[in-house]
Amino acid sequence: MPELPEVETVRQGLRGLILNKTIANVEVRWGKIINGDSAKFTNDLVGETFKEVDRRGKYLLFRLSDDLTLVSHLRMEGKYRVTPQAQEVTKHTHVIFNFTDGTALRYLDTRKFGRMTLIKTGTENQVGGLKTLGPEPTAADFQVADFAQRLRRHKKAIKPTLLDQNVVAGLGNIYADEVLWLSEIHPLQPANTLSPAQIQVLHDNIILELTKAIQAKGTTIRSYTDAYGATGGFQLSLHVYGREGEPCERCGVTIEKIKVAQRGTHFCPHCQILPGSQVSAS
DNA sequence: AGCTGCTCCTGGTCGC
DNA sequence: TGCGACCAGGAGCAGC
Repeated sequence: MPELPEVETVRQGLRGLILNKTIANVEVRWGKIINGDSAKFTNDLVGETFKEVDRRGKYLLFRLSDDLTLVSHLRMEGKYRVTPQAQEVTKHTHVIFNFTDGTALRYLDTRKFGRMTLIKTGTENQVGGLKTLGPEPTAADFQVADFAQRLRRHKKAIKPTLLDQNVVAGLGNIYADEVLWLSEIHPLQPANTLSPAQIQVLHDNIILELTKAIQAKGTTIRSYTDAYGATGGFQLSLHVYGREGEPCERCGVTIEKIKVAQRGTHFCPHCQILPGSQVSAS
């Protein structure tokens, strides 16, 4: 479910709900969510206090006392909720952090794809996924020259290349389609054939689009809500995702949906032209 | 090294 | 109404 703007919104909400709360005990109801031994996971967390919630790409980094960090990835449908401990535990609740004040942080995940790992703070770069994660999509971290160099290594289509978190962190299926439409680049164009001008435009649109989506508190298509259960607002700003059959806002031609690398992909067949595919007028 | 296909899960929707 | 096929915002892994 969540891409970078949604994870960032969850992070901001959680800060207000759990900082300075101390864990009394932890209940793991679906062991596969935890990387490693879940008995050790629960034991190590007893008595720990949440000091900060950071984020890197789509990963949440819960900073605890005693130099521990809980790395959490929500994957498709993961959600956090803070509730009274007495509140009924719902069907898809898989991990419960009970606090000493009578409240609890609960992790919900319909499809059970999310993962958590408890590590020593400072060893984040040894965790799979974080090890090779690309730059944050911000002007400070995301350099166009570096982006160009990474794109040159990939002959495959630009769409799945943007979904590769090692190229740039944070894009998922929705924002990948959106930034390609904004940049007027066809999703099937091989990544290593983008012109310098295309790379520059794409780079700038990635930063701008994710910034705007964070300001709108993310995009809610199916099930995403933040830590307070609130939906995002950015779905109102989507130009192609989920709009197959509707006219392109720029040119009026009907938006199409195709499969690219097994993922649903939305684009405008008039604005987003594959180089070399133009039908000659002979 | 890079790419494709498969896998982890549940639930909603669509066609018959 | 029931049933099967297919779809869904992600990413790790095997195998080529």
